[in-house]
Amino acid sequence: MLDIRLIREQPDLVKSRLAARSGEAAAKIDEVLAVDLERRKAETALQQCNADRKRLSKEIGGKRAKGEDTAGTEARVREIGDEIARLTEQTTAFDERQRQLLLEMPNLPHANAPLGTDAKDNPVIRSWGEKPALMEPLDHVALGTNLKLFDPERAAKLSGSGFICFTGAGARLERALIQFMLDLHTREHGYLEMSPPFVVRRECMVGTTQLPKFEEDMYGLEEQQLFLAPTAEVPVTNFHREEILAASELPKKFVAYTPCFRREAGSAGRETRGIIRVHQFDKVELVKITLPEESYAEHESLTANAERVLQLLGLHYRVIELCTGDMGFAAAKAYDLEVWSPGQNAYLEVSSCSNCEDFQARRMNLRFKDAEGKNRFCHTLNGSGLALPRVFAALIENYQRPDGSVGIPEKLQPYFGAAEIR
RNA sequence: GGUGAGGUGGCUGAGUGGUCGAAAGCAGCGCUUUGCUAAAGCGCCGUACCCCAAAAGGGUACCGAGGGUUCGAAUCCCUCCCUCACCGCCA
Repeated sequence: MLDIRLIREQPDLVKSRLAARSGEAAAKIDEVLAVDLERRKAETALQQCNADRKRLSKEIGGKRAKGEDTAGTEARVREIGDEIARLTEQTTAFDERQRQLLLEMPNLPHANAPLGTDAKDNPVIRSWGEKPALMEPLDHVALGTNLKLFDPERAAKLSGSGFICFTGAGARLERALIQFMLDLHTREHGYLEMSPPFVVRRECMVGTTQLPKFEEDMYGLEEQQLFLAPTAEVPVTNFHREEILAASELPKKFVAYTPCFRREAGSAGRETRGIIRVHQFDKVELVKITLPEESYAEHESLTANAERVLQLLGLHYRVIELCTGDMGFAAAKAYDLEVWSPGQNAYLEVSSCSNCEDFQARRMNLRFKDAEGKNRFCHTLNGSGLALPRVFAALIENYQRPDGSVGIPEKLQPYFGAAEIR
């Protein structure tokens, strides 16, 4: 959520930064300002009435103690009460309208974020490794089918299209990857492992910005008023919601494995081959809660931590920086990690590392006490470390052999328990 | 799922209709005393928002959340959430 004071004091700055993202949000700023003005007017009037009522009610108490008549004052307070009811309704309505507008307004891109309208404008920051030399590589669907690593048809029988069921060595590879990533981030990168609930309350989804704007992409449990988390970012970032942390305990670094549930409404037909886009997938997620001054340095290291997974697996990848038009709703700055897929002859996004600055923290009321004892909003960051099915797909495609078998990267072998799949 | 007891400031804990944003204690900060430490004494010590160009200052709200009763609610009533205890069921 954007700071209403910033909008009020520097509307042109806010508008121009939002415009770099999309015209739609920038156009709403004038409405926010108008509502804010009305809201404050109503609030000031309401407070004046409350002050009057408070004062007169005390007077009544004093007069009664002395046995004096209070009928006139009581009538007057009753009138004020009616006015208070009217003004309260008004204030609440403006409040809600303002909140609604602000909740649907995306974060301001960082001033240095590359300008652009969509993915084609995302600059490549660096790349690692090289494309493997493969003669007519099979894609992961063919490999997976041949080696019986997963079974989309039967998964559809269970849950519908867009679901996947890993089988045999495939299920084992999935598990090995999860454990490998968790061990790496906890033992070498200093993250605290979490195993959070997979279903969360609505407030959490609002806190990390999945709601209210993206409700059609979420799975909900209507009756219970709960949502299936679309990423561990939701339960883990919200872990400290409504808290005031000590500056000395920051940064907090969390890593969590969870399944992720996404309806992917509107993405039918795009990038949906095999296990590239499914309604339920596994992911190891990195989350940081930091001091504002340190969030950009922490963003770099978080990205490096995610990259390390691909390096240890020996998979060629590149890092791109998201341009203003392609960045996620909550992010001020974001890098994507894209792994090379020989089967699709394309790069696949396996991680998006975002610095949300105080955008989520405002919604969650997540603060820390600074050296002067003042409460300030924390910065929050998150990034996949990594998303499993696409790493799985890239791995078997990159390590396929002419005889149809698949090698296992050396670092993964202790987790997988074998050097190859055949 | 059932029954019972609770939810008050950083913590403990008083407060059952009016001068209560809230006693007291602890913790914290400042000062005094003291050879140092300890101890003692005194003072300060919640958050959010609004008014004000800003500062100074003033105001409103907040005692789990939301409604209601009342001139006036931490206090009375209703609904919900959460915690604890016991019973039942269960991986």
